[in-house]
Amino acid sequence: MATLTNGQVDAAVHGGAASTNGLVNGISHTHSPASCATIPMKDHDAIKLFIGQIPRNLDEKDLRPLFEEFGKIYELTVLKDRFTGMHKGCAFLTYCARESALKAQNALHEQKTLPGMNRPIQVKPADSESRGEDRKLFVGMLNKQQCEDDVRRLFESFGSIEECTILRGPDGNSKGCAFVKYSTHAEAQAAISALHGSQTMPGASSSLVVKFADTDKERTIRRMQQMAGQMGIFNPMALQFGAYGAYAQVQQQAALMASVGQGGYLSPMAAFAAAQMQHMATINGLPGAPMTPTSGGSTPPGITAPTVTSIQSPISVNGFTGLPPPQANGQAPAEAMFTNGIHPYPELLLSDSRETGCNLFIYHLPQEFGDGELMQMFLPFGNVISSKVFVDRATNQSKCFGFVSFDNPGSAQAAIQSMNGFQIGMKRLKVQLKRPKDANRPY
DNA sequence: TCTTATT
Repeated sequence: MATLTNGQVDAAVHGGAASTNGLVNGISHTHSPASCATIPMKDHDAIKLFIGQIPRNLDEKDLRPLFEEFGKIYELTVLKDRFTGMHKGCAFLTYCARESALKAQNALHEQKTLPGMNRPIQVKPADSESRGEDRKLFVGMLNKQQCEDDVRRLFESFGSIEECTILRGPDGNSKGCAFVKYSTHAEAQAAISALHGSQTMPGASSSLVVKFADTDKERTIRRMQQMAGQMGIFNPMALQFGAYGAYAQVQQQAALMASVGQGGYLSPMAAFAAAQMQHMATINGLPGAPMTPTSGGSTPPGITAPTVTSIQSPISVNGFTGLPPPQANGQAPAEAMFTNGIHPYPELLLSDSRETGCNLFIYHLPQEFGDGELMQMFLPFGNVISSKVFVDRATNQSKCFGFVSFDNPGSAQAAIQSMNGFQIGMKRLKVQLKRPKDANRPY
């Protein structure tokens, strides 16, 4: 680490006005300035601070003067993207002395806004300084008029609140939700038990929601979905690199599309592509985990197989051109599983027609999906005999449900296993066996 | 109704 002489420190802090005493701002330290300048030492109870809302054009040397005012810096690191090297707009800062950190936090946190930033600088202990984020709550279904203090009052009896933030839009209006961070997990849990669903705020559409806030992993997944949904393009190659690859690729393709001026087009496969990424992310963990489908085959066969490497045209609807043909991936036809004398799907024996176990009913399809996209979605599970999206006769719009027929019940079951509950956009697919025509119905 | 970022 680079260290500055006291003269340099002083020059940086005071814009060049030379110091005569050689001390940093006259602030006393537990370590002598001389020893600290040569061999940096920090208190054993030093606090690592997280610094947020830093303009991206400022690096360590620009930031030092600002923070050295509060004490000798042990380490200051601007966070950069591991792959692109891009400035992340935040940093870690450790002072030699614990006291310096507390001073800096008191003096700077939310107290001033750096040039070009819309929000005030953040100076607070880094996440690594406390165990996990299992004490932070998401609070939903608040009244939009409620402010931080209102929320604090509601939550204060369950423990000590370290942070309370109302989420606001760009206009400053409350989004009706908040984060509340307690000092311990137990306190947070107590608040959930006591408050979740306990009341309905005036104007809220349902009762108060109190739950643990999303983990970083969940947030990343959400962001990927949003981004992929906006892009409307899908490159199967992305799946080769796991979730981070997909994420990075979508970003890259966003830039590409912007430069080509094709932004705004949404291919019918877009939502499905996003969901695929989310699915991969969910089963692989994030970021950049190797492709290791969970046992039991919850991954559609073929998704992990080598695929074409060319970037799909944004106007192509066939996101799966590179997939191997159905049944070319080692999946045995369901009939082969009868050899042990046990029917793999005993419930199918209740129906007398083979057709019953082969036909699927699919609900909550994306509006854009037609017969073709529906077939594409289910091809990885076997031979699709037919696919049909129901269309409103008057408007010619999809009714967002349809039917898919396989040539064997095993493929249908595999499809249900993988695709039922599969999230696309805001909805989850409902995939179940189609009822036989003559089944008893309540109405 | 899940933030502005946490090596």
